Amino acid sequence: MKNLAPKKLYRKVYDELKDYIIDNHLKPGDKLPTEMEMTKTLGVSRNVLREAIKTFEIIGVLTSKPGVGIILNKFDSNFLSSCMFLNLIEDDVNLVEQSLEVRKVLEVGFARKVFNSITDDQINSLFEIIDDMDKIVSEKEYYEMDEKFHTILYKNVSNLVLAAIIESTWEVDKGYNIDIIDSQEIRVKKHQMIAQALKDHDYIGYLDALDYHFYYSYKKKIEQLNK
Amino acid sequence: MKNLAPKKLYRKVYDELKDYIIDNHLKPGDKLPTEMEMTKTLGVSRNVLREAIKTFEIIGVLTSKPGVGIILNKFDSNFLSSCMFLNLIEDDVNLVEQSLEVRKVLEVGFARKVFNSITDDQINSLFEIIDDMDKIVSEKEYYEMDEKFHTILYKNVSNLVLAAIIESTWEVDKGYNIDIIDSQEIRVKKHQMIAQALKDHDYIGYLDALDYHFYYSYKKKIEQLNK
DNA sequence: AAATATTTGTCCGTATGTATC
DNA sequence: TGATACATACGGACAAATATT
Repeated sequence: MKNLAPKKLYRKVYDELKDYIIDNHLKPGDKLPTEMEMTKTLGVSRNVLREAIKTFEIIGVLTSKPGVGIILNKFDSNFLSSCMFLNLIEDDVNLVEQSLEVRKVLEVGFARKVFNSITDDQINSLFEIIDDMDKIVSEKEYYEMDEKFHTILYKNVSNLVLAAIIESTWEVDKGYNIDIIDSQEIRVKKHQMIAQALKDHDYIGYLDALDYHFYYSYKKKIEQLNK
Repeated sequence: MKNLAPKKLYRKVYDELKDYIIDNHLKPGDKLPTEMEMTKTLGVSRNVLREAIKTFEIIGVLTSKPGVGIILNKFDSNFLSSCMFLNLIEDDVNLVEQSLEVRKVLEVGFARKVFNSITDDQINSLFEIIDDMDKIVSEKEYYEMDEKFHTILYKNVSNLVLAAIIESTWEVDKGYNIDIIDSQEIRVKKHQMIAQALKDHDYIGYLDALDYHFYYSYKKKIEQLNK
């Protein structure tokens, strides 16, 4: 199954710039190479390069000044929104912590709606996903399952804004393999608790399951990163 | 007080494209004019125009295909994230509703932290802002005050992700002048209730004030839009 | 303080590839 | 099969802003 629509050049250059910023651990205020240099190293025309650079600039990640160069912006909440939505988050313990905190508040805050709106069919689907989770080999697969699982949970809540935000915080977590610290058994068990509580129409149990789902990996991840 | 740094052309074109999409109420699947047409109507070179278009394309708002044209993407949660932080939200009752719902869950979810972390000095600042709110003439001023007010509230929570999200949902609200439906007196009163509850160290009162702050304008706005 | 080099900003022209009729 | 419409990509040129000497 290959990609039938090959990426456009400016799209590729955009990704390469992104990787450059992340891999070189650029800090706010740091300069990127000049346009001329980058056209050489990337082997593209100046036009295409600029289409990618201007994207970052308009979004608020970079600033370019004639006679000076291209600079990574300072880190404010506007910068952060851009980074979050663009999956451009730096390796920052605090951000992972904060992102998880937000996700937890949202998931707990919407728990009642999830609990009330989910159907029996959907609960069955949850169990099917859990069965598949047992046979997983790669991390990538796990994330796909996990995403499916949560998508079903929030489907009937019908809040696109919530979906968008959860997805964004998700990406932050993914970047740090938050759940990897859990063993395969624990991961499956966590999701089983959630699904079972919903099946039993046990709201308190659902809240507990949510709490368990978060708190555990959260605590351990922070400890691990602080080492 | 004039703008000392005149906007770059591609930045202006980007804004004009944004306005075009909003003002013409483009729906997913709708086509924009061709590059050539737009260079004429906007009076800019093809390069500059493309730098703006490619921003929208890379972010996931537009798709351009040779031989076809430039098309507004379909509306999914990825599209929404981009729209949210680009302030490119359509005039959609559901979105305003959903955005407010998320903001309320977040503000209530973080209420305990706000309550515990705010200092006496900050509470005094809140009252100063409320005093200024009384003398307001324009909506723009009100939004600035309101933003200041909430920034102080959440300052000590020190969660940049939360700040970024609240700011994004804020923009959605702003686009629809959510609070305009409240009279000047009610707006001031709402903020007074919040500040007073904090001053009195009355947590339940704070929750009530939050609830009042949201529920009222929320209800009325929805009614108004449904007409 | 002035001249020069550096770097981005903006424009133009041209050739190519792709979809539509 | 062509003809047309459209975006993709390249290269060159000069202007404007800033830094350097």
